[in-house]
Amino acid sequence: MSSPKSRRRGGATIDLVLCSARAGRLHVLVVRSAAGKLVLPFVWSVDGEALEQTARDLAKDITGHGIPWMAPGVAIASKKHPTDAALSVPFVGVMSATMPTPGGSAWYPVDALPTLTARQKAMADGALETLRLHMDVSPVAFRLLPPVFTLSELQQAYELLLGRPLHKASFRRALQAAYLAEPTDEWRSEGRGRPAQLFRFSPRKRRGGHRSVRFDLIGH
Amino acid sequence: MSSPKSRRRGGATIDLVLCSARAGRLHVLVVRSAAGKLVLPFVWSVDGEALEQTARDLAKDITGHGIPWMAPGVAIASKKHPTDAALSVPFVGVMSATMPTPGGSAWYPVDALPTLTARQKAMADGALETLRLHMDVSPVAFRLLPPVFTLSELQQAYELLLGRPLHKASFRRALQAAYLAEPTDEWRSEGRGRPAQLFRFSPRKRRGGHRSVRFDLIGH
DNA sequence: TGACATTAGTTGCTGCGTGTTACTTATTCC
DNA sequence: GGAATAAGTAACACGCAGCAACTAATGTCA
Repeated sequence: MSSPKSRRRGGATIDLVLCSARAGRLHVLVVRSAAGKLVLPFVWSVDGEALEQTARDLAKDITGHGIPWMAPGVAIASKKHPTDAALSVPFVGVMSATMPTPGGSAWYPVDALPTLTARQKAMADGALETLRLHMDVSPVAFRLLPPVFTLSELQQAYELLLGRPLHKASFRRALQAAYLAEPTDEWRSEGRGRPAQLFRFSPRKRRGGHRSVRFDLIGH
Repeated sequence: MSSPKSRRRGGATIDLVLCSARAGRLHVLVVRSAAGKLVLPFVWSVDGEALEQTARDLAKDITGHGIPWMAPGVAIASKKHPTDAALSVPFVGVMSATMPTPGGSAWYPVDALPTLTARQKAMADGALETLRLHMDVSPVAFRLLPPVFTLSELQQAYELLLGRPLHKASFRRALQAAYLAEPTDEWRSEGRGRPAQLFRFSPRKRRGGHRSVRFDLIGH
């Protein structure tokens, strides 16, 4: 928790944009500050300390168990922050939605956040882009899921990150070819429909790597 | 150039990692500070000012003409900075190596930099990763080149960013299919060998976008 | 109980993109 | 004129992606 109310103008904060996936939408964890306001978790940066480690400590502090993936976001100095800090460095983390929600906090859809200060809103809005930037390099989608998951859940996570629907058959074939997921013996019945087999993340082969150039840019 | 020698402990700097490609290697622009030391260009962050705009101003200040592409890097608070600033936010820019080198500065291969402070070294070392992160989304490789270039030069730029050789025929086919480059009437004779046709960046079709999932992650 | 809806998972076809190999074209150097 | 060098092209094979249609296993409801 930790948001010393001492105003240190000129200092910097480290803000945590903790994401999970619920019902196919990206959610962000919002906590209640000492002053009773809804805010993203944050701490003041301490001189000389590694920012990412501080962010991980904060995440552990809040969730109680650390988070499986995190990446630095885009620092921002404009707009208002709860602390009036001169500068804020966001860290974007992901975790499974199945973990218990920490006390005093709640998940909000990133496109339907409660009122935050402009700067925290901007950092939350930038989270999806940060995740997208990393997903081709890091198994972000897997980290949004619990250790054991169905292929439909995995596909939903990818669709969420990519922002577009994927083809079931193609998705599964490509996944199998990449040796990234390993089937377990368990099956889960989700209510209606056929039960789904459970998988676990297990990156086996490191295909030392030829992958063709990507000329189909997204942003111009 | 602007690096006020006033020490403001607790403040933040914006550091510029300006990159270009020379002889197939990534180079970084290093300037000479007022104190006569070799440093990356930097300025102090001003409260409330947009970081990226400040970085663009710095780039324009140094090159005299602005740069074609820039992206925020990973903020760092550990290690030593020339100013002893508490925190530094790098911005990674690219430009063509054919532009005149600004007075008082010089290009160094990123893997053979002169002695910098540990923090500036770390920021320079992180530049390539930042470029790689963005190259699937933004035409970074094109921005490393002058407005008019040969396909071999473009391929070299991609090879530099990807860190591996590409196939000539495949590269050209894929490029043509993406409608990203447009041939000009000019040809350039580079000395020995057949002259090469010159192309210009011209992203025509915005293929609104189906591109398959990337399961072949790089980092584990 | 049996038809229907729903979701998971698979298979075969087709076509495009990629890797590969080999070839042609245009220039400089000797 | 011939060798060397680099740009550019053509043809083929194969793998992978999109598509459609199918099977399998469960719940729902009349």
